[in-house]
Amino acid sequence: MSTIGKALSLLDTISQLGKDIGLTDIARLAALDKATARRFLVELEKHGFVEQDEETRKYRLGAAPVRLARIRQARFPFVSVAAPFVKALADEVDETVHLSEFTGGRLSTIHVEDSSQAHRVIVDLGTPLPFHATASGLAYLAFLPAEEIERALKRPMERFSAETVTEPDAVRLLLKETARRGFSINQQGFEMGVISAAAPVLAPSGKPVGALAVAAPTPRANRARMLDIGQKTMAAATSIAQKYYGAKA
Amino acid sequence: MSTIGKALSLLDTISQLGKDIGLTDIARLAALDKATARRFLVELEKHGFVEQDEETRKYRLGAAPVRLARIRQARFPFVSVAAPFVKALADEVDETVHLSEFTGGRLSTIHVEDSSQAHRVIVDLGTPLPFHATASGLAYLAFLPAEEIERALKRPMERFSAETVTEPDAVRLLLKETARRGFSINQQGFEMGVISAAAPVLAPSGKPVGALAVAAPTPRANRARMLDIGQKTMAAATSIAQKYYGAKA
DNA sequence: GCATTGCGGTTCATTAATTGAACCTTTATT
DNA sequence: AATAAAGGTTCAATTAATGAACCGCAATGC
Repeated sequence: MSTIGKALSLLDTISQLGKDIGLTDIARLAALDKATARRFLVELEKHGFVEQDEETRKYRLGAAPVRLARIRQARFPFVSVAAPFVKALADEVDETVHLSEFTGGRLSTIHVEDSSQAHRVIVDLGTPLPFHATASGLAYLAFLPAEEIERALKRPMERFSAETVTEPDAVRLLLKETARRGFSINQQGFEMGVISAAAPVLAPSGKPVGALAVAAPTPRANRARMLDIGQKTMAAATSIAQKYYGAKA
Repeated sequence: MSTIGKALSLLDTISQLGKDIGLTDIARLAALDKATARRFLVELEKHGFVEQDEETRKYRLGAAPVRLARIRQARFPFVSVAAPFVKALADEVDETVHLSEFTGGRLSTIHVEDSSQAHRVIVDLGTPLPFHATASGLAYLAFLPAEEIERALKRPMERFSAETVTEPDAVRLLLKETARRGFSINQQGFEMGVISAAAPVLAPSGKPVGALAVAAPTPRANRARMLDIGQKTMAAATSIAQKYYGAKA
């Protein structure tokens, strides 16, 4: 891998941590030599992507991404565009709705609207969504070109719950079903007690850029209701894409 | 410069553009060979920091910073913490108020509250604020250690308007005055017709992390009013720092 | 309709930066 | 005071970055 790739992976590793981290630890986590990690950190710090706590000498994510994100969002306010649709869907189905975006090889949660119900599913911003074990991931995967799906299925599939589907063939079946009806359903594959339906947000090219998902507690998630929610999620995802990329009319 | 530094500078160059840019142009702008620029762009794209328009083949800032920014802000919601104070100050003085943060060697605008007046100063998010030519820059510089001030003054000072102060000694004088009273005043040094007052936002260590500034059109900016505004700006900046770093009481 | 220009993208011998084991320094711990 | 562990640095060996020249394609102009 190139130096740049390694440095960005290092940055990524840091971003996934919830707290500051020392040089030795980060070098081990990123599988880099300590000296190399240090040089990378210094460079990243120069540009504000990383900052070092003056007192503890530990490193953490810096402020530069904030500046860049604002510039990006000023031109492509995906979350802002999508937020009203997410809210509307959350109100309509009265369950937690979350929106994810494909970024840096992963699907990450970028917006959440909670249901008003007392017993609701909690989704954290920034949560990476594994492709094989979440409704969002399946919805995203299902609309990729066949060769990219196969590439994704070649990677090891982590088990997250007793119900996680980890057999490539079983996942292929789910993807086929998802592609056919336009939305996915995942039954407790990521977290026990949660059933989700998700639809991809597609760019005009037909390539998915993210996914919109509804997560419901199992007691409220019978088959008929999830199919209905799936339809509504699909409609909302289409609306987001149209608004974001400009109406295709 | 290291490869990482060059790549991040390239990213920075892209971020400063308001629109997509082609390979040849970006290579020229970043002073890189075309092949080198391409490799950098490919790496940056792999990690989502840059994206290429499929149709025009041009490059633009990607979505990865958005993900990182959210993580950063979840832990250090500087803008969120500061926003209410910025708003309050804007209401109090009825002029445009903007907040900047020191990032990647520059002071960048990260939040703006417009005045309600019809004739008001417009400040764009992301605008880099030159240290010698803006009230924010002077406020920031004035509270740095002497050796860092001298280092900053050694760099060439661009002229932005007929009134820009570009003499190191003249700037030193302004800095001394700023340090003494706690806030800076800049008279049309960045843009004709605009007078600003700014105060630094100081970390508990005493090191400035950014600046809070009020920008008023010259007709409304007499000396007494700017001194009054400066006092209020300083108070607001102090409040932000206290709220952000935890009350020192 | 043919030549020209300009752009995105690629190649590969040359060149320069990255690498990491070992070492030094500082700080916390016993 | 000794020890351990972490941050940080050095420098010869290594490996990756570099860029002039090139290809192919599309738009432009004669």
